[in-house]
Amino acid sequence: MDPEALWSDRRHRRGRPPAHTREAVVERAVAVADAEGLSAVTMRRVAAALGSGTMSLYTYVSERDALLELMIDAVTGEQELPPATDDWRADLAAYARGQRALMRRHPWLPAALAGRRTLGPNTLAALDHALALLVPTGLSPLACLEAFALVSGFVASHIGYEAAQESALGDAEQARRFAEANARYLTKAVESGAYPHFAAAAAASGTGPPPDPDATFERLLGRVLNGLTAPADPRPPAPGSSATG
Amino acid sequence: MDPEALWSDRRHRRGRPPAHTREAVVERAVAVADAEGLSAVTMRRVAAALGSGTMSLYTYVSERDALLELMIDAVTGEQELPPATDDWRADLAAYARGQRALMRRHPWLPAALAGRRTLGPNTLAALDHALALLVPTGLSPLACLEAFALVSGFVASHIGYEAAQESALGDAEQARRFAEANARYLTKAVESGAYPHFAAAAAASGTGPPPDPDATFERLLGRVLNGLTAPADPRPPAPGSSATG
DNA sequence: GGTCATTCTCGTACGTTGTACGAGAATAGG
DNA sequence: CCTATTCTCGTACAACGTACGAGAATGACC
Repeated sequence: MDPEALWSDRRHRRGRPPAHTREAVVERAVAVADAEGLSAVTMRRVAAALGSGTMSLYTYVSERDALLELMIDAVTGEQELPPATDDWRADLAAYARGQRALMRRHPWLPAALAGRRTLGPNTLAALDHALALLVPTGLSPLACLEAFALVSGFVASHIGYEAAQESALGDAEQARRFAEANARYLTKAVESGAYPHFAAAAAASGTGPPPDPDATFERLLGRVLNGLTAPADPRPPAPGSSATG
Repeated sequence: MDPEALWSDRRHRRGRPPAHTREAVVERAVAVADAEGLSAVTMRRVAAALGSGTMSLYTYVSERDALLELMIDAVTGEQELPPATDDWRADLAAYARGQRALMRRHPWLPAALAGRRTLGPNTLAALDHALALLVPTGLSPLACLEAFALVSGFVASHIGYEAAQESALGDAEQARRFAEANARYLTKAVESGAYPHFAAAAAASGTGPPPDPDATFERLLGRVLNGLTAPADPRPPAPGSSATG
């Protein structure tokens, strides 16, 4: 829990030298998570992958949560942070694309990130980089932070949307049975007539060509980026209508 | 895992009548979650709150995950879904406000929602309602679904942002010590000069009046709603600049 | 080289979790 | 009454995070 101990790599001075490094532990944990999901990242499993006793991990990591934070920071460091150009919109789009690629390469990342405020060296560097990209917008520093949260939140939640779309199309053999049962249930819900607009959307999902995930992401990202600098309310409310209370 | 069994309330026909109802179980679970957080929602804890044996819960719920889904659907049912007016923007804003209020009343909701695609009767009703509000935008049904995901994702992720802001201001006595340690660590990071833009944002956070959470939400929500119907890319790239690759 | 403080290793053990199992209790229909 | 059916819940087990402490391995100093 102590951030100092978490992010500083204490050098070995006296006593028995450690058999591994913190980096190796984190690397193994990431490999396990990539291969078998976040729930497979148990202390026993990671220790086994490292070829050490379970409790030895606690030499490198104070608790499981700390390991997760280190994993997040480690994979965040994979993203390239190219210098800003004269087009902040393109720069920010590139950053968002990098975030998306990261989350697709490490599908456990959104879940690990949920409800966590990781601020390690790499995470801070990425945040600082994104803030730098936002400077040309002329927004205040605080507004830049909000804008970053907006874009960042969009990417994370869109990854979830993509995952739902893909599983609806039915790719994983193992989830096939559940998808079918779910489809049966939803078909019944649709046919009940209680959810006409959902039914329309579901019908539209079924017919026509499957949407290109990349194109969908780009389109929605464009809309989010639009919102960053546009005036807050371009359409004044109709003169006759009062607030909804 | 079977959606049919999850969302249909089977009537009691023969044999020993159940001592409780599924609704009562879910209500107790929600109460526990509201009071002590999602991690306190264990089968043993909920059973105790209900005054029954632990294993009796499995008569009403097939597994813990199913209980969480029922909890989500139950509290989603709390939100009012007023009929559409002639101002879809205001309608959608009201819906988003309702979602935010829901998540503030049940702070465990975002965490429970993470990585889950709950489609119970109330959840479907809310989704259908939101889609109905989006019809006047003229977007295609599929685009409406995307727009809903966009708004919904924004609200959820903004709740996380709000929580971070509030904990940074230091309200909970218990989190005080951690906040101080974290502040010390961040101060050091800021003073290292490696993160100048983050430093600027942090400085801006410290000075000036604390931002009004409601106003911030409204402002960002406005930006998101703007993006829904605005053209995807209002600023054509500068003629001389090529893509970033 | 011997001694000692220091540090890492990891077997054992405890408390907590979800839940499988099955014996017993309660009810409805015959 | 009897019997089929359903709910109740004590017991039990595997898996989890991790506290504890004995043993092993090293660097620093005499």
